[in-house]
Amino acid sequence: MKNDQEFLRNSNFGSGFRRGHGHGRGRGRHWIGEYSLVDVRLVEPALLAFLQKENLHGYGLLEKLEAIGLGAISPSVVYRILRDYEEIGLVESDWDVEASQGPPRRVYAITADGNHALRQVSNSLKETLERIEAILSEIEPDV
Amino acid sequence: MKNDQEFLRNSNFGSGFRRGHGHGRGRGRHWIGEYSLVDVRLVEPALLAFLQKENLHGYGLLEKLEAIGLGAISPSVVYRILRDYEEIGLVESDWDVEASQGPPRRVYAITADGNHALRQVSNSLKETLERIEAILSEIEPDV
DNA sequence: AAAAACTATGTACAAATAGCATATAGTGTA
DNA sequence: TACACTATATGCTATTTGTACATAGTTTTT
Repeated sequence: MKNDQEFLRNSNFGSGFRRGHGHGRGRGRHWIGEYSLVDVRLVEPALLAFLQKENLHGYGLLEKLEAIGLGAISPSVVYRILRDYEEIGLVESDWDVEASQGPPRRVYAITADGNHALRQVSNSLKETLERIEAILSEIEPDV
Repeated sequence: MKNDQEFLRNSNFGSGFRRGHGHGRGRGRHWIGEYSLVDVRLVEPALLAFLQKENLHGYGLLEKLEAIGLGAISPSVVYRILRDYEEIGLVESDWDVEASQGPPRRVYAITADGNHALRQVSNSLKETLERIEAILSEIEPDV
């Protein structure tokens, strides 16, 4: 439906959507167009999940996020989460000795605490999955 | 695994989890225990979905949220969203004439714009569903 | 060889989110 | 009378997070 695209541009939704007053940058509402307002909250679980499989640097994780449709998330958000996670002990990092195609990169590895957290988050996500299904089942196809 | 419960209380996760510095109220991190950090973002889609089916007042919507596992969300959040949605034209409200078991209640109805938004959000949620499934599939069962 | 493009990480700032406390108030019940 | 439940709403403020910007090494193009 191209009409929905038209609606997107003209309505309060899309990237320009702001709740009530407020204007400018910040978080705003990003339901549609860029990415869902839900999706930002998937970054943290995703990072832990990726790191459980293999050690990776921020840039690599950014690419993996893109692969699952989270490419619109700002790199700064990802780097910040990684540093915060290191501070609270969910991940550890070391500078990569083998030179990359660029400046040195910080390679992250998940810790025991991180794995524990991931297990919790995994259960949490499964519940979220059910909740989303419940919401979708409420919605009648077209009006 | 009761050990996970123990972990919950002692670790940085659970309701007391704060990223880096910071302390006190605000949004914080509520991954585990209370509800997932993702779930707060499901309130807006859920409200629109509920209102597509029937006109309801805030308190009734709060009960419907609880029914799908979103009972831990603050009523203030819901009332604020409803007023904001009215301001931007996604819903309309009227005071209920038939007295309830309490003070008068404001009954909300979805508008044409609201229905349009719901359709967009519905598609968005379907993508989110796939993303969560992608994340969960990355996670290996236990370490 | 200079410029552009890509790889790679990080900080400062400002705007929006959302939990908590609180205020208000009508109805039903012990 | 007091308490519990129904019902709506606002102020405070800590936290989140997008944008802009800063920095810098490597590879490719002009």
